[in-house]
Amino acid sequence: MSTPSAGRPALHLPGFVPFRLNRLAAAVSEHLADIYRERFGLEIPEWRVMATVGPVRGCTAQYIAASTRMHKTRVSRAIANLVRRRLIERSSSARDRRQMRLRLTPAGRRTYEALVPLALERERQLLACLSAAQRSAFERSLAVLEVFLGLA
Amino acid sequence: MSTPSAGRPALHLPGFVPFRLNRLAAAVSEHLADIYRERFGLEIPEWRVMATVGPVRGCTAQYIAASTRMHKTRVSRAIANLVRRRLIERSSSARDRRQMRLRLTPAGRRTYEALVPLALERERQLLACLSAAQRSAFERSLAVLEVFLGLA
DNA sequence: CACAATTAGTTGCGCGCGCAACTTTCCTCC
DNA sequence: GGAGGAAAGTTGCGCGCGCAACTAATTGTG
Repeated sequence: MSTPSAGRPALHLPGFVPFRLNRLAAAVSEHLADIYRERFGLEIPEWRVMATVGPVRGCTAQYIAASTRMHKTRVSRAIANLVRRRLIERSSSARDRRQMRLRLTPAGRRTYEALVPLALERERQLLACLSAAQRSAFERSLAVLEVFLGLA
Repeated sequence: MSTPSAGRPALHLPGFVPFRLNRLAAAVSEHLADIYRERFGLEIPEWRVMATVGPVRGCTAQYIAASTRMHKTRVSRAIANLVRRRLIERSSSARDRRQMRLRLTPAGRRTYEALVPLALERERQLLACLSAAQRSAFERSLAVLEVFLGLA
């Protein structure tokens, strides 16, 4: 392998921010997956549905898709899995029978209550490698980027 | 939909850093994909292989997998696609005939030279929404997180 | 020097994803 | 109030991914 010799603007992948964000996000997800996959048998889409339905009872698949920015088919399948496993319940809305109102079953509520503190603890552990000032600056930058990209 | 009422530590997904990183990385990738997908017909794995082979001529699939942290089968298939499209060439190494030495073909080199400035420009556009100080703090935080997670 | 263990790379398989098409229900407008 | 269009959610399809198993070549060990 030869080393690069050009004097032109180079693109070194490990220093390229889009690549670094992808890699970082994948690693953080992997770090979190230990909890919801191995200990609760949930995959990312199911975990996101649980996390969304938990505090917002009676929400719809549409709402979950919009707030997590997951494709609606991905949401639909995650919900089907959770219903099959009796962690959430579905009932068609009285005022719009196209919509499905979602809520946690008692078992789902227990799973949710067990999961949330562990997830928050993992987030805390991750961000503990940054100083308080660094952390708040980092989150502010995230917010700016989110606005710029039309997220948030 | 009812609003949350608990006084307990809540987990609101749009404020949860691991989720935000995933969403941000996906959006940035999508933003970049306009270039390498629509204008050059490359998917992410192929783009990463091109970007790695470009400056490091004669590198191996193993090297690409390690430096991009892609699974070796993903790298293998990306390379196969690029060889089929005559953008890179493969030749077995003299000293270890298991290894495949990779280099860009002339057409691949032209694609690479056209792609790199566009990709760097997109990165610049993205980061332009941060001030210089914010940006360098952001990249420093990325570096700290990368070290913490065993990347980098 | 032969045999076991390791490494580079490829491939069969099952699965989850996104797209597009579909059903059902609601809304709009004349 | 009936017809056309839009929205919520589901499903068939093709595809790319990761896992595990495989081939071929190399290295280590007695």
